[in-house]
Amino acid sequence: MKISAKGEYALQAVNYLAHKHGQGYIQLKEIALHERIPLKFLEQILTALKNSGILKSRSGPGGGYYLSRPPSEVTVAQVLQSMDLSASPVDCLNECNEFECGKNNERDLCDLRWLWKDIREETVKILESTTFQDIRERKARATRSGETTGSTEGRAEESSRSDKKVHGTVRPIINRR
Amino acid sequence: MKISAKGEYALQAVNYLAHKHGQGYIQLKEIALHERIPLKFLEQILTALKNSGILKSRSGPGGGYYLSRPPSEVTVAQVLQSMDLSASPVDCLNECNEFECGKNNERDLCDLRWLWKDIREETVKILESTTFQDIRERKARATRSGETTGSTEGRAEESSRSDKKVHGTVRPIINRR
DNA sequence: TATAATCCCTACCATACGGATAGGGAATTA
DNA sequence: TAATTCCCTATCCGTATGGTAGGGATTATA
Repeated sequence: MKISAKGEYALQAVNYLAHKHGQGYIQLKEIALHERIPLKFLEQILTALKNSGILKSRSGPGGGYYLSRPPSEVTVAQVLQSMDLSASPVDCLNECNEFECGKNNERDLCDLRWLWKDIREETVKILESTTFQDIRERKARATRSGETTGSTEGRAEESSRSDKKVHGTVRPIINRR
Repeated sequence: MKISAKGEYALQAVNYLAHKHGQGYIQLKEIALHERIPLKFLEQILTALKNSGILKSRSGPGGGYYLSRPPSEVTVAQVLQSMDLSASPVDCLNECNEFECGKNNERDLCDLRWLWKDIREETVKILESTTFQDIRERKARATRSGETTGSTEGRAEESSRSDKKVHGTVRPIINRR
């Protein structure tokens, strides 16, 4: 019951762009470095986000990407949908497979169907109602109150150095596995 | 964001056993056939369920499995937990990985942490509050009102023949993929 | 118009993991 | 002793996911 790397990367990227909203074109490279996402992989992701209208882009020197709408109008759900990620825990809930599912009435499979439906409903509700503005605000609130984000407090804050090139040498981009 | 076959199978099996609760030992074979789950795969699953105390079993002729508690005391969450399936959409929420996560404060990863937490919370709430008794009741209610289960009504009911051997010949067990 | 800097496209590679199989061992009954 | 069941552990296998590679468009700028 995990979200894919692709999904997470997409959200990170959009989140980054949300922070930089209004500051013109942001380059692929910058995002990849800051968020530590493999460059070429991120490239594909941004293309998808662009095709679905969440981002806009321009080639050439000084080119890059930017959020096509203000952060308050971009939801987490929209981003995940652009990546073709379904929030449904089970295939037969995705409309196109509903008929298939019908064949399984004899088994106890469908006994559980409403359960998955409930779960999906709740999940979608959260994903759709969360904008990147919300994420930003929530972060601000958390940092102000000295937390780590989320509810795990008291973590040793051993590093606040940024990723942006510490003269020349750049931290290598680390893979997920 | 899918539940695994293992998880689904486990739930089907337990659901089946819930229906047969109080009827003594039910054989692996019977469950596998009725639910169309690959026999040897199911065997592993039942072993896990047994080790976690949800099922009890006995070898030998007339042996089999049975639910060790009444259906009203077995939750969906318990079954999934026995299979080591986490309801968390993201690794860093599983306590053992929390520290790892702490290292990522610089990235925007953790900005999203509370979101995953909320989703997990909601999911868990549903999973924990649903017992196999509930599932049974809900099914009864659904069939009584002529539905297919879930909310997809009007599906052509082209087959009500059972899986239990129609003289000798047994339907082949179909794989998931 | 040349050149460099970016994004764009499409094909490909690698492998971890989930799903499934196989087979012999240990209980239990008769 | 033999049949029937569950128990254990090792292994296979396909594929979806994560990641690479590289040439082609586009745009800026000099």
